[in-house]
Amino acid sequence: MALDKIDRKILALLQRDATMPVAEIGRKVGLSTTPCWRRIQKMEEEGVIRRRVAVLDPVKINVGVTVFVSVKTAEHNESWLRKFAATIEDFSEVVEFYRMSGDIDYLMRVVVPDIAAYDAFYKRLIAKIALSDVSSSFAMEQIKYTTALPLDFALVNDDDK
Amino acid sequence: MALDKIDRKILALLQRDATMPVAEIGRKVGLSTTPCWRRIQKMEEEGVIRRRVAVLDPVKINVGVTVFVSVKTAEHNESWLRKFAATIEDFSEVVEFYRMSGDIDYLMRVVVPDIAAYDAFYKRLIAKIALSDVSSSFAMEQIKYTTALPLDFALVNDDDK
DNA sequence: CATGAAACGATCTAGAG
DNA sequence: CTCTAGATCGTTTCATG
Repeated sequence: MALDKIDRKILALLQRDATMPVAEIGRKVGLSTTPCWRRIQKMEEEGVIRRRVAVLDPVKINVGVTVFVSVKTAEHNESWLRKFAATIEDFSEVVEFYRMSGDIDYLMRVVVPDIAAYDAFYKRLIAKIALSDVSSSFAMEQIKYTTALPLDFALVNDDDK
Repeated sequence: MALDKIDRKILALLQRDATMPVAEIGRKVGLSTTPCWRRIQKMEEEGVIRRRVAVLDPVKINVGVTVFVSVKTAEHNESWLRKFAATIEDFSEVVEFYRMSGDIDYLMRVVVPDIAAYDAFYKRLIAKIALSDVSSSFAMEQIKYTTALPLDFALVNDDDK
């Protein structure tokens, strides 16, 4: 699970473009095809690389509006959370869902075409599960969105400079 | 830019797994290789498919902690926003950044290894740009995270059932 | 004009040294 | 790690309806 400098370079490239041929990746990180391919293979087995996916344009598929939904609840037991999580899993509009510390209990990011669609989503949600306090904040603009995680913190085992 | 039922099926598959061979996608949507390949090609040209990327495991690359940072500001002009956006662009820890409506002006999602690293990020941020009111909320658990957007709202041009 | 079969070339994957 | 070779897949061409 410890990654060296070359592994991080490979990951950086694959986070930007997963279609890049192994030979080209190898060339960019100073490796020939086979060892580069072996490293990628290993990182996939270890689960460092989870999957390769297509990223779509939200506006072009008509989900240009992002809403952040804060939820407070009276229930705080494990079984209720599992039910809540299972419910949210079925809502494809919810793309992110976090259990929070502080004054709000849960935060979710919801993507919809417009306000009306958000209202419809909201009604379907509260019909499925009882939520004591729900607050919605609309995003006016998505200034930055990336699937690429920072690699600066990844643990290094060996002593490369 | 209008997508039919087959296009949406293709996109659904590619959002889950971008390594799936065109022939197999075609088989699943009831098309042979060439027309399926043409559809994918077209959606890439139109920008519906933005890119294909590798999705990494946050915990395995040591950024398991998510922090939502709310920002209020006194400045509300366009040039200040551009400077702010450019600053954020350089912070790889900030993976999402939104201009909001309501009582908070901006919201960002930040990924870091731990609280200490967040503090270091915070200090670097406020050293770069003056922010009047910053509030941080820590996520205890990421219950759901997906890069797959809902396709139910995509506009349909033709009259397939 | 869209489809599909087939052929080509690039890439992946695996083995041996 | 390099070299090699076979399997697989992306991409183009062409015939068909």
